[in-house]
Amino acid sequence: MRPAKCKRMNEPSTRNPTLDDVAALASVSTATVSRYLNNPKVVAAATAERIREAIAQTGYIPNMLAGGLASSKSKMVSVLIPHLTDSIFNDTIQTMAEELASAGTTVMLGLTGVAPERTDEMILAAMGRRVDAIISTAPLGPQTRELVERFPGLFIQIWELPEDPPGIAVGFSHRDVGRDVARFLQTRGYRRPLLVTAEGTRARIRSDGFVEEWQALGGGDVAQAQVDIPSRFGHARRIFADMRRMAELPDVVVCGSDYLAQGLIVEAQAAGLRVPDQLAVMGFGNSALAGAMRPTITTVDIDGSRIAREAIAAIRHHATGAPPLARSIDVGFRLIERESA
Amino acid sequence: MRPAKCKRMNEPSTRNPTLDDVAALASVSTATVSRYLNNPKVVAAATAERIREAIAQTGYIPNMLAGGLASSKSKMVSVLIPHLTDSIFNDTIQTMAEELASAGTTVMLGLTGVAPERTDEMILAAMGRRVDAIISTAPLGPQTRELVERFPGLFIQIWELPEDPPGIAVGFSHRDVGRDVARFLQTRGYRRPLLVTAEGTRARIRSDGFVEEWQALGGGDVAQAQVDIPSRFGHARRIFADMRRMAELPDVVVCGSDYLAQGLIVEAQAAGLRVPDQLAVMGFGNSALAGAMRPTITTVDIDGSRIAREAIAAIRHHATGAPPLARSIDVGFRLIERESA
DNA sequence: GCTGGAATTGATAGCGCTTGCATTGTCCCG
DNA sequence: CGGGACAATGCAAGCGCTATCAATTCCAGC
Repeated sequence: MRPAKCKRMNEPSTRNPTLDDVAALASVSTATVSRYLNNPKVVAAATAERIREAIAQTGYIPNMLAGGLASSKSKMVSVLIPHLTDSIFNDTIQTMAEELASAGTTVMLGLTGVAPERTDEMILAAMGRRVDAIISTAPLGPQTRELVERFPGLFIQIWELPEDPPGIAVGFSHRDVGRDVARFLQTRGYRRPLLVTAEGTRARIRSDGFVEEWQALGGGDVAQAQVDIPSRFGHARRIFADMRRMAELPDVVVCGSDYLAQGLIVEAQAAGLRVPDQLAVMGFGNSALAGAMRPTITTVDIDGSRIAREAIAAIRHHATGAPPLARSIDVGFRLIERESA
Repeated sequence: MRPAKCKRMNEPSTRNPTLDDVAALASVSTATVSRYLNNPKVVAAATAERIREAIAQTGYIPNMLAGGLASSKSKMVSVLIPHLTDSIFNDTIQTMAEELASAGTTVMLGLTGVAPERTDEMILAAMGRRVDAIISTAPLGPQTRELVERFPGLFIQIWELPEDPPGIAVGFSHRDVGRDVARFLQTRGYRRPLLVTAEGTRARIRSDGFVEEWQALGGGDVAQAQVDIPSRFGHARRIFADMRRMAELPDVVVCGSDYLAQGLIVEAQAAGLRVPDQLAVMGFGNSALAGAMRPTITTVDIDGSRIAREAIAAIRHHATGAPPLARSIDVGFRLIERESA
């Protein structure tokens, strides 16, 4: 449907003002207005003033679809995460959205859910919108990977460090997290750990790292339990119930998220167990609640904001046309000793 | 920067395939391919098949910027919320993103934070991208409102029902929530409530409704405390500490969110108080943790998913060109009696 | 006063798609 | 067997902006 033409008389109230309207009002060419908008300092001060007035007078709002089409830069980035509730990625997204917004870029949210086929769809949607970058927490299957190779923007994998990432990666070593936790708990004198793992690749890798190190240090068998993704508060009830049916109660439960850890503490306390004396609990992610819980939760701090900032820096760098400075940016992690373990 | 031209020979590998490439390969006009893409049933079956093959062969990905420019429908909706962490809106956004994605529409995320001037920026950005709808949880100031009047798409205010919304509203009456909670707690025999309110308009309205009804029913004074926005788990520590310094301890604490309620329960228990016997706690939002906490949290259920679905239905309806069916859609709320109060 | 280079600006050809209108082909019915 | 209705497609004019290239203006330096 073409908007009404009104060639005969100028009735600008009908449709949105365009660059041409502004240009006409300021008696300059559209090119100059465009330049003013994108790079104000190249137009003369007096001209800039006239343009500014014309914009205010017309109430002009640039059409970024048109701009994007012409420049093939959309000023959008697509952020792909599995879900939103109780998500460990929230800090990252929050920072991402805020920092990008202040640079005039917006975030396209893609929820990949648990189904990997959704990831492909979302990537396609993002590519169709010609986003400048795709930032994804999802590990890529071979088919998705092929898709990504054709993506002209920057692909950034976050919250993990695959050894051969498509595009670049900003994250940390999950295996090392697992190892460090194992060492820490063994030093603290725990002997019968229970690993509660969500069925995702990353959590799996942490668990593997844990078991590897635990046994290398002479620890015995490591009990394991599974929870659905995402690992959340509500899962604790079942885990705890199952645990009580075990032949020998674990002395420490290693959780895949602080939410789950919190849940276990609540369950343990409700059952009359003292934490950490009778049951220690360890979390992951250092979300705000970990420091506020009673007892405070021993956990692993991941600087989600920093991940976002590094990703953004990479996008900016990429925009200059330069090749990436690094294929892989390790933001590390920090074990935070608190009361719960 | 114009992409390399390669007029001389056809080297399609250089640039993204376009509609023309597909059309050429399928020996039809671009118009037909476009029609196939947007409304498959208007093209003949045989033609459709050829086009399908051509698309597969070229690996064509439609440029939605171009499409949006031409049709002035971007297939994007902007969702404006204050923040992501511990957010009561997460269910709404989650549902929104999922349902919209399956209809080929994507969500532009806008975090308005606590600063209302950010809201204007985000709305401007959304309008610049010609989104089909703007869905906002933020109450609008007069200036923003003026902006919104000029928005050609559908503006939807969610999680509240102002009497004269710009566009349409999907939500419920916060005042009624306050009233119902007051009545409920008085019936349960509580006498000394403490209202913990986050400093936002909506929470304020709930509190006012509470006080109004509480006193109408012959209840006495209502103690109040303030927390920063967003009302979250970590705030509980301070609130509880302040509370203990009160001349007379409240017998029930009414919280602005389940997260805060959970925090208070944890604090109370850590201090040796039994919940709800010595201190009752009430939440708001019925997030997943409310049912999983020990004790389970009495709260007010808001169907966030339904809010999302109603909003989407309104968008679909709006897309047909028909005027809105209703300016205001009340999704109601439900008081959920559980153990904590 | 002249000249070369820098600073501004204008003209214009697209970017890749949608869509109103025109055209062609098909089929059914009188 | 002609003609109208309908289905399927093609043509081409934009959508509103950016960016290249050329034209113009402005000055400092000689």
